[in-house]
Amino acid sequence: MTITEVSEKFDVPQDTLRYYERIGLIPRVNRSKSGIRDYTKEDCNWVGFIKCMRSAGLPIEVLIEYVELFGKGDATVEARKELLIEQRKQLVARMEDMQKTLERLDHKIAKYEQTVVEKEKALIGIAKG
Amino acid sequence: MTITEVSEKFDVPQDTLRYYERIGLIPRVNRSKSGIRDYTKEDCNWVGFIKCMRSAGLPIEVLIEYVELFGKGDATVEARKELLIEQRKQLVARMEDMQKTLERLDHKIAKYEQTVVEKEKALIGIAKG
DNA sequence: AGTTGACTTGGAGTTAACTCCAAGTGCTAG
DNA sequence: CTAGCACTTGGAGTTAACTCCAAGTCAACT
Repeated sequence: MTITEVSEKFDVPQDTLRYYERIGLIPRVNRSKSGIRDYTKEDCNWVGFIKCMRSAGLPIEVLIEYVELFGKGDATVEARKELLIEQRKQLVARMEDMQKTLERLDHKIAKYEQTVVEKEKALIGIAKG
Repeated sequence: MTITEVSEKFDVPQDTLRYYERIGLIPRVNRSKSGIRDYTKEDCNWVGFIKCMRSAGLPIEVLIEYVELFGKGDATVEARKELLIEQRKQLVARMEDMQKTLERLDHKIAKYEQTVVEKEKALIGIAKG
């Protein structure tokens, strides 16, 4: 699979795919004789995984570390697991934070509804009066 | 209330409080004769509100617009409500995204647990053998 | 009166995460 | 065989959101 295809499939700009590879956010992709990237199924899985993790705000730095550990083989299974558990913890914390904000937002919106209703009542009052 | 007190109360650096005021993310705070900021209760509410919204990822730009609308008085109540509703929508979308990532993360962690268990079994096998 | 220390301002610097660009290479169609 | 185009690389530029800094003011001690 070419970079163009992968870019389209995952809706990630080519420059970003190259950037991710450059900084080690995905393992190095094999090149054809002429030096062109040829993404395997597994490479695509990495792209999908990273895109998903990034979209939830996991820092690039941490994901690079994960890829590095992965590259070191079976000896790092435990470390990788711990890394993911830590990130999971932080993700849940962020979600809880957002839940609080959501409630506050809902509360404020409800107050605005109220204000709007009162304004309408006032208008009806004027219309009637 | 001085900037130092507000900074401590909300755990927001003084520089950030000044920055927020400078860019209009919170309404202008009154100064004492000697030019020192004197935060009212209402100013504090703004700081708390903005801190909460920022922590959930609402963009500064949008919040500045909200503060601007607020400054224009009652005529903007409807616009403010709409703005909050739109941001609420986007917040929910982000949370759903994070939920998906969480599930993926859980799935991956579960697979690592499995791997670890298998490794342990293998070790026991060696110990027994 | 002088020194200290918190405060002011505007502007410069930093960090994360892209995003764009220039120079170079090589396959392919005319 | 050469023009065009997709690809390569390393490096520079951009954006958002801070974060720090320098120069100056002012009140309060000593």
